[in-house]
Amino acid sequence: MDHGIDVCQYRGLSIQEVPVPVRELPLTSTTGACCGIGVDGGMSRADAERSASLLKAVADPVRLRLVSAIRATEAGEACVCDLTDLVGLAQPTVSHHLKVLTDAGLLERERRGSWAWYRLVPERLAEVRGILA
Amino acid sequence: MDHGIDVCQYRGLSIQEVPVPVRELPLTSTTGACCGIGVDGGMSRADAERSASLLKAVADPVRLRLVSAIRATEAGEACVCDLTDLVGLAQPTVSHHLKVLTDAGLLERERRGSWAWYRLVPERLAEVRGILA
DNA sequence: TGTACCCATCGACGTCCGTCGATGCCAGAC
DNA sequence: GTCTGGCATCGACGGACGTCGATGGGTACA
Repeated sequence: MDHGIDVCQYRGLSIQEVPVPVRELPLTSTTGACCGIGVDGGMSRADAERSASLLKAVADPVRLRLVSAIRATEAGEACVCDLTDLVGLAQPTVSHHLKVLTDAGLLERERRGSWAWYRLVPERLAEVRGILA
Repeated sequence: MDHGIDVCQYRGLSIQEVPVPVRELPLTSTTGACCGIGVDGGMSRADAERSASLLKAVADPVRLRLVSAIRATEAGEACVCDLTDLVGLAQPTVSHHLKVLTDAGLLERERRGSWAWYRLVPERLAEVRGILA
């Protein structure tokens, strides 16, 4: 785990300002230097975890079809029986996928009579798209 | 597996044109009809499989950080030793994630001397973003 | 009240995935 | 040649995930 963490102390420092490290630096730079040039981190670990969990909710063929089918509806919503027939899977499986999407904030659920209607949240979908922007 | 596939034969047909199915249709429509209204499919199964495999490549916190770190670089590229130190994981693990991203077409790999430099492919990233558009 | 139906939850199973140490390949330096 | 170092691949392990049948809650209708 702790192998190489303290080899490159380059956060915010140029390669010349790096003090002598604990272990050897790969200073055998023949065709230009390597370690510690320009990599300043980018996304934080917490942001990456949150964004990945959001993307995981969409990164499934069944859930992509569910979202696409709901969006293709004229009313902008669909009930479980519709979607179950569409994807050709068992009803508990479809309910599971719809729950994943709902927990991620991508779908809204409304109980109307005996049926449960699902409607997608465009702002949340745009937020997912913004992760890759 | 084959339960409910032939219950709602509504692809391209309105609910009135649906012939008498093999089993019972849920025709007890009290508060408005349900099954077969407005759901015409949306994304095909093959498209969903392909799009999901693309999204799966990005739906991982480590891979998100790798992409973000490479993009934050001034030169637009980074070698494995940089990224290994950044994410704090073992080198084989980082190599594995980079291979996943490269196989998905999101990264390009160039061998220069002893090091392997990775550069991201913006068009492919835009393609991923277009899935949710 | 009883029946029929839609849907969510539970428990279990098989598979996929992330992670690592060990190993091997390749390029430079001596 | 030998040695060193960066990187990819392999094999194995543990956990997460997709799928299903069984079950139960809730609503509508007779």
